[in-house]
Amino acid sequence: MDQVTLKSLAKELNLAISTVSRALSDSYEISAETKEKVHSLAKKLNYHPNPYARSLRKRSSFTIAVILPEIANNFFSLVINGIEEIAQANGYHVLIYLTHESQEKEAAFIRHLTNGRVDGVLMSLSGETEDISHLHTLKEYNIPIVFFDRICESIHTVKVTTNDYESGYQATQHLIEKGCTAISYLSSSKNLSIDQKRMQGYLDALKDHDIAFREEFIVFCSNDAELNYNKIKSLLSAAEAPDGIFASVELLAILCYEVCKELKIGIPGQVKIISFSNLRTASLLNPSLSTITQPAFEIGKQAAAALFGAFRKNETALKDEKIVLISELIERDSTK
Amino acid sequence: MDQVTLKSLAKELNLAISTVSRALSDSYEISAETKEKVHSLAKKLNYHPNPYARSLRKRSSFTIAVILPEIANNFFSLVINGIEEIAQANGYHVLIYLTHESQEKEAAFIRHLTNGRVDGVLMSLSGETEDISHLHTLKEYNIPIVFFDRICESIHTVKVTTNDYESGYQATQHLIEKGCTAISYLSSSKNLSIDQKRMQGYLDALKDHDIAFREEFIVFCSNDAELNYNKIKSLLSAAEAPDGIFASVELLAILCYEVCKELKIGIPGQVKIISFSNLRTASLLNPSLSTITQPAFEIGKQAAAALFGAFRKNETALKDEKIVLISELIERDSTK
DNA sequence: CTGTTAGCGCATTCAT
DNA sequence: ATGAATGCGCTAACAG
Repeated sequence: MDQVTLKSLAKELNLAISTVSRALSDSYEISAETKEKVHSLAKKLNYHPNPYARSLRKRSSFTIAVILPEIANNFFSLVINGIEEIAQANGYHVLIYLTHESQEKEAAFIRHLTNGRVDGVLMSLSGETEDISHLHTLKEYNIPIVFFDRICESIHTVKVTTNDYESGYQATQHLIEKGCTAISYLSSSKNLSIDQKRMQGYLDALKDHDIAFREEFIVFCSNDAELNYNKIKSLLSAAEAPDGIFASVELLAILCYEVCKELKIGIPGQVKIISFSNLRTASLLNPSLSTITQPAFEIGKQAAAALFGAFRKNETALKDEKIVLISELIERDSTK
Repeated sequence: MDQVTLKSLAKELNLAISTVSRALSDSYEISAETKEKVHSLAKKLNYHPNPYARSLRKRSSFTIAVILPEIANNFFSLVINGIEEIAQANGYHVLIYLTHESQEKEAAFIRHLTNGRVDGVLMSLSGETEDISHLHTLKEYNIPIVFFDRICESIHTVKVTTNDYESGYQATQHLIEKGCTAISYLSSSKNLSIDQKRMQGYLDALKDHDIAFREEFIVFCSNDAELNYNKIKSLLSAAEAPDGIFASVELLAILCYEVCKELKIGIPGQVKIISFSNLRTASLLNPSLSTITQPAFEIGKQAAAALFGAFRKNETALKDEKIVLISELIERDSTK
């Protein structure tokens, strides 16, 4: 089928292209009669303006990019869900880019997006990212960015997070209340500020409850699953093994279960585990796992809303603001 | 920062725009020396061609759309993961659209995408979809479409599915082998061919094992969670309740767990459940749930590969082909 | 109220 | 091997 364009509509109606264009955008300077004729023909021929011509002309793409480490993870899926909902409501399109925790990919995406493909970026940092120079280039090109969850503290813009310090404190306290006295923290990435905050909450909770901190109980994990597995294994098979584990991400909790199974360590009993996790499938979960659950859907919506707010106000640089949502501790201790 | 364009590069180098354009696309008719000069300046100024101008001119967007019912679900997340990987490797961009099972939204997306925004579409049908006229319009506009999982049988194109009939048969047989004699099937949507196949497998397994089929044991669920909950509740609280349940989607299995909890029916024991599910977090799962797990990542990759294959061959209509991948039955029966 | 013209950034045809 | 000119489809400034 031949593309129906303004030109073809204009020809059919014996009008100028600009008249048709204005009629379709409901300009006040076009007669009701002409508008009606144009609209009805456009509808009849199923006219849809070419988005690329429009974007080229308007210097605005009505598209946003979401850059995130991974998607096979309920937290990020729910975030996307929230983003997509707000984008749809605003008539925007959503491009997805996955970094798989690679700083290199993250930088490549960002650099690529300076070409005008998107009007704004929503992003959660890769765990590998240490050098953030690529993030500054976005500013140079006047492309607003909003961070969510794995935020970049040093960039001045809107950041949507949760109360990670408090959650870390609560999670640790939860284990203490359950009788744990040797509590380990599994860090997902040294670089991420959210991880540092969770860990600080852990440390302070230990201190406030007069539990001695042991350095070997903090395990710094990375993107290498096998390495993580081995680290956790040596943690749990040590002479002085922990009786409680606080995992900063779900994936590490899963590894714990697997290691425990291999070492024939019981859960619950010898080891209690609490983890950040956003599996909505609470009832499908292993009943021994307590979780800190983040309001992921809401995070996505708020992050997107911040971006669209900036678009409406024609702001290219967002103000430096932190939006902090509250996570929920869900206890699923089967021993009670 | 000012946008760097072919024009600005040309000016700086005292060359014509067309020369710069050709140099950058490595045309044979440009001298090595000029190419070198152009490339180095382009790199220095971080030149990226404007994608919209390029798309307008080339009549091709280097973008694909993924339309699916939802994303907060491990199956679809993994599929997207696979799609994104292949798209990235081919230099394509991925737009995401969520229908939330609404036929109306699905049709609106499709109709919108006839404007040239994307070069192709990857899609999994909404459960509500009965009228498929909107799918035909894509053909009229020469936009190739590939279906995955929830495929549309009557459209001639590539469809990537799993062996749903066999899986349904195996799942039912699994319950029979575990001693169940009154087995219920929870259908997620009457309209979806994959659901019909899973059900047919269920029916044939019952027949082959001489188990009488009871109409009230087939529960047709929909997108209304509360309604589903009530249907499952009345199923399980009936005088003749099933002792085994085969859920066609994970969400319905979750509902079963919740209903069982409310009715104080034990799992495993009084009721055994098996469900299609793609939670990779096997070890976090309730140890009583056996699952049929689909190769979701692979499905995404194959679907995307089919589309890019068509692009390379400049085919607008894909051949009518069915790619069938194999699901895996994972037994997690804690009673053993 | 409507038409004419220009130009967004790029690729491409035609000329040299 | 390079330059000039055209047009993709659209919006917007200017003209009447």
